[in-house]
Amino acid sequence: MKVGRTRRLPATERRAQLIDVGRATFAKHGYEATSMEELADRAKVSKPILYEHFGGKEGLYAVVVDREMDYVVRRIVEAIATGSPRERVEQASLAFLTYVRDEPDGFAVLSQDSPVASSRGRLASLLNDLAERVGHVFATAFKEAGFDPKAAPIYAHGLVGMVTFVGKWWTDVRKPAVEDVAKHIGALAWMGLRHLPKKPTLKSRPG
Amino acid sequence: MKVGRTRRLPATERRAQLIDVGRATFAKHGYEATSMEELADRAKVSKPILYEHFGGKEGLYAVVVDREMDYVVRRIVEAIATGSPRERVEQASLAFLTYVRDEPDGFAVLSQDSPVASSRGRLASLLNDLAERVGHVFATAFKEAGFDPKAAPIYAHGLVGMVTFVGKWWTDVRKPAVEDVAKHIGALAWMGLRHLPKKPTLKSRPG
DNA sequence: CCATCAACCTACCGTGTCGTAAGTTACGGT
DNA sequence: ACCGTAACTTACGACACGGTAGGTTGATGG
Repeated sequence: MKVGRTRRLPATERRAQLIDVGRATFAKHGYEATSMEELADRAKVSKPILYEHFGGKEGLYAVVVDREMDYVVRRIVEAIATGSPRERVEQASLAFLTYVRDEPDGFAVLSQDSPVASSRGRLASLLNDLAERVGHVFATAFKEAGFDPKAAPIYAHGLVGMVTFVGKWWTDVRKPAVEDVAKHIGALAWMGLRHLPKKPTLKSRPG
Repeated sequence: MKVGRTRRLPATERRAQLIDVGRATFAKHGYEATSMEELADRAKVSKPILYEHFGGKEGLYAVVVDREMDYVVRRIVEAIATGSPRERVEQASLAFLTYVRDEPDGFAVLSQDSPVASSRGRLASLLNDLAERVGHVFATAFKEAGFDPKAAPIYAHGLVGMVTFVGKWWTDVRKPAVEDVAKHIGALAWMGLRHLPKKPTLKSRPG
């Protein structure tokens, strides 16, 4: 029984298609549990094509991860470009949650443990970088306000962890809307449980 | 070159040793990247012994994970048995961070993505359960206080994510002391960034 | 001293999977 | 119509790894 053969594609299109297939498959089964044969089958293509385009399994994976990293970093960087501290936290949360909502496969790929040597978890290291930056911002702010700057990284990592764990949970329930979730995260971060407002609102900057 | 042969061990001791070796190795390389041959080498033992004791790779992994889950759950359950809400959050954070400090290998094993079918991430599902429980507590409290109970899970997952991400970060820097970290987490959760105290203290219950 | 049994080892098999060598087919230009 | 080249395929090699069959060693009680 011959499977439905598809038309030939120019290199760039095929490459794009293979990246799509790779992202979806890696998202579903993870790196290790995804075989080149499965990728080839899904793309209706034979294995050597994968090797021609990406050199190997790690090559394809690297491309998928790299693209996704670029994308999410850009979105978050844009979100925190301007505004008050509180606005930035809210906008960053919103940007992250929006990414999670719009690109669940990408988020799944980044969430998984990376197999590449000396780099456990792409998202993990990305978030560590992010938290470290936030920590520096906090440290200077703490110094000015008379707080102990050594505590700054704790708060920074706490905030980042808050957002990402909520994001992971949200992928399962997909409700309520990301804007509402961002509001509540902002409220928790700023007011704490002790002083929660009954109806939080986004302190969004003029767009 | 003959490798230093060790004395024979009774079954229970050997089993215990193999579990130790397994936990350490799985912690270092993860499940997939750990081979039975490596485990056998590290334990100074040949492969069939591993199969005799645990039936296979998944068997050993299951035992390791199961033990670790039991252990961490017990510690956290003890911590949140009594006290005011704020005390419970602080004590739970402290218990978790103490576990992370004392059992880094166990924490590493639980942090990894599980390979077993239909169960992605042992720690992930554990934390989801935990967050869900906290969410229920919050929901009833919210209802009484006139807040929207639909928002409760957001705060619950936010808190859990806060603690775990800080825990993961702490494993790298191992500083400051877990008690101090727990203080700051409690402060962030209760007061928020807006009302941070300059020197947070633990509201520990009489022990 | 010897029988017995648990503890243990060497040597092997089958399978799944990454990666490749060599040949084949469709497409575009002339 | 025909040729060159890019796109693609089939078939296979190599190897790592999970798992097993069957034999060997050493302790322990009689």
